[in-house]
Amino acid sequence: MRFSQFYAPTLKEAPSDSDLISYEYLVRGGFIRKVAAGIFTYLPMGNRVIQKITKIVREEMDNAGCLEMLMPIAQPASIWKQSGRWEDYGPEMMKIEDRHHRHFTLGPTHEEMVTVTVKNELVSYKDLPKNLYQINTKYRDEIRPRFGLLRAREFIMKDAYSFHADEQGLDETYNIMYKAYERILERMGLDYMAVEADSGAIGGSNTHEFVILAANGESPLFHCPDCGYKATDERAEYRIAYNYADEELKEIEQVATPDQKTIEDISEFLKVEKQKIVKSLIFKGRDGFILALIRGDLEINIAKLRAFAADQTLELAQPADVMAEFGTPIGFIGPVGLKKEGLRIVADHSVKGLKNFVTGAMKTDTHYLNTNLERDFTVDGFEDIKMVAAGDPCPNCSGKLEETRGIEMGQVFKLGKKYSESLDAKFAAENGDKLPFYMGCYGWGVSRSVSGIVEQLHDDNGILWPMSCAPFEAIITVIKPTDEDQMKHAEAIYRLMNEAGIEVILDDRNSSAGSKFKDADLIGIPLRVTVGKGIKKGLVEMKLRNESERHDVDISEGYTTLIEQLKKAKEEYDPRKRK
RNA sequence: CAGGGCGUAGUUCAGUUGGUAGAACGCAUGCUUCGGGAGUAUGAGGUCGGGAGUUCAAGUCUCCCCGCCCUGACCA
Repeated sequence: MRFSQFYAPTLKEAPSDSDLISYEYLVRGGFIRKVAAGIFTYLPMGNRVIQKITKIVREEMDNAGCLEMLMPIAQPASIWKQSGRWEDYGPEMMKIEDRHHRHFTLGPTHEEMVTVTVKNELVSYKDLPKNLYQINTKYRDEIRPRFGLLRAREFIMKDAYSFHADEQGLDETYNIMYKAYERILERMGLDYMAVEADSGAIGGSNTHEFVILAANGESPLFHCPDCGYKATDERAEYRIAYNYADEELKEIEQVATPDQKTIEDISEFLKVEKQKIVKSLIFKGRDGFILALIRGDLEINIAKLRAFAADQTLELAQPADVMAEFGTPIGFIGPVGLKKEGLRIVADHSVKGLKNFVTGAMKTDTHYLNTNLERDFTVDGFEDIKMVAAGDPCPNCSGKLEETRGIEMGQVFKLGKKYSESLDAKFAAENGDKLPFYMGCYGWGVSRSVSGIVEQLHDDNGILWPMSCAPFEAIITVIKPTDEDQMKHAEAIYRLMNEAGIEVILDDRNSSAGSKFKDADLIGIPLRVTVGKGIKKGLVEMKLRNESERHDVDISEGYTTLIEQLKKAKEEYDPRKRK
């Protein structure tokens, strides 16, 4: 490929809507252009990266025994209603209506579709297991798309779905896929962690996220440096051990707390430490309201609460809702004397054993002092609904959890029978019984990977693609393309590199040397050969993107040495190592 | 969805109390250049997001709409 014939419009300045370094470099490097919020065009350079990533993912899936297929993006609403997710997924689904007023969704995921597909045709235990995948465009109407390709509304994803006769079969495939994901990340040459995660609206029990480490990552992660425990913030657990001093129960007492709504306010106003306040939050779900109680200095983890309530629609109730339903403004809600049909009260473990604490009094501008469990109110149960924080004790050993950040690239789930049961997808077992499949599903963010890689591998001048994902492995920069001698050598080197299996772009543009160097760095091409005035002395220059030094290679006796050096550099290149 | 901000040349932005639409970069052409985003001259490029209103006069003031960006369980 000749650069003069390629289409890679690079920009000197950052786009005004840039909110993340990877987005800035991808736009400036001519990889992508934004069309609308969370919707992008991949220009030729970006598409080449997508193809590289796709190739890696496809090869690893094929090696893992997955069969590639292609399902429609437009899916009938009926199958989503049948699984119950038309509501659960709700506003995040892009919905369309055809001319006959039939409803469709632009698929945010394909569990329903794949299950319906195999339902009547994968019918015997002899056909199992099967693992089917596709690489396709997905739609999720995010509340707020941002961070370029990291949180897009239209994106490319690899999704695989496995079907099994029993749990053991599922476990085996889960492990195979887990290893395949590790290989994908190794081939991409990225630093990553596989962490325990929350399964969210996809459903299911066991799940791991594959997260690459990046300072600007969206997902907080917790890990234990002592035993290696790793989990996402939503999933992370900790060793629950609250030891409260035994105090005498004091008389409950109402106090006026005008306009003191937050824990912060109350703590200062009443001169009570936050640990002696119990925070009461009302959540609204499909089965009504839940009052969640937690110690004032701690945070509630809504994912844990949702998992406990088995209700993914659970949200913090709107202040107006709380006022209408409970007659008390938020800020003064509390468990004492709170009675309501269908209301469940769940307390975090941090509340158990706490004595003489402050709560809202279910009355505007009023709180209770010296509230006590059992004596003043009861709860329906104690659960772990706390958001883990750095420094919390590790659940598995005596270490302390540390926080780091990352970007989720893929996730593997054990779905179990959730979809096969709700969609009535069954196979005939050996004894003739009709049983629902055990299922697994395995997602990989292909377009997100593009951004993720850049987020981990960049410097002040631009991107440093790993060799396996680079749009071109090498660039030949011709300083003065109008110089016949320079062009002659450059073209000879170009031919030999192609023959040696190195994907190379020949920068024959008639622009200044500086601008060609800047573009090569911004685009992030791993290897560079510069053909310039040194050619008069039989010298060309070689430079790696991850090294600041460049060195001359003598070609007066032929190109063999140069090509050998390039082949070696291609094998050994690692953009994580900078010199 | 709520709150806030911004929409002016391909890009990044300026535009004063309302009075002929600007710069830099980019683009085109010529010359000089050519090793880290060259110099010079000339030139093309705008429904000032859209609509309505106020006014002799609107990029500028008012209202409505659209789009984009930021923040948002805020701790009850």
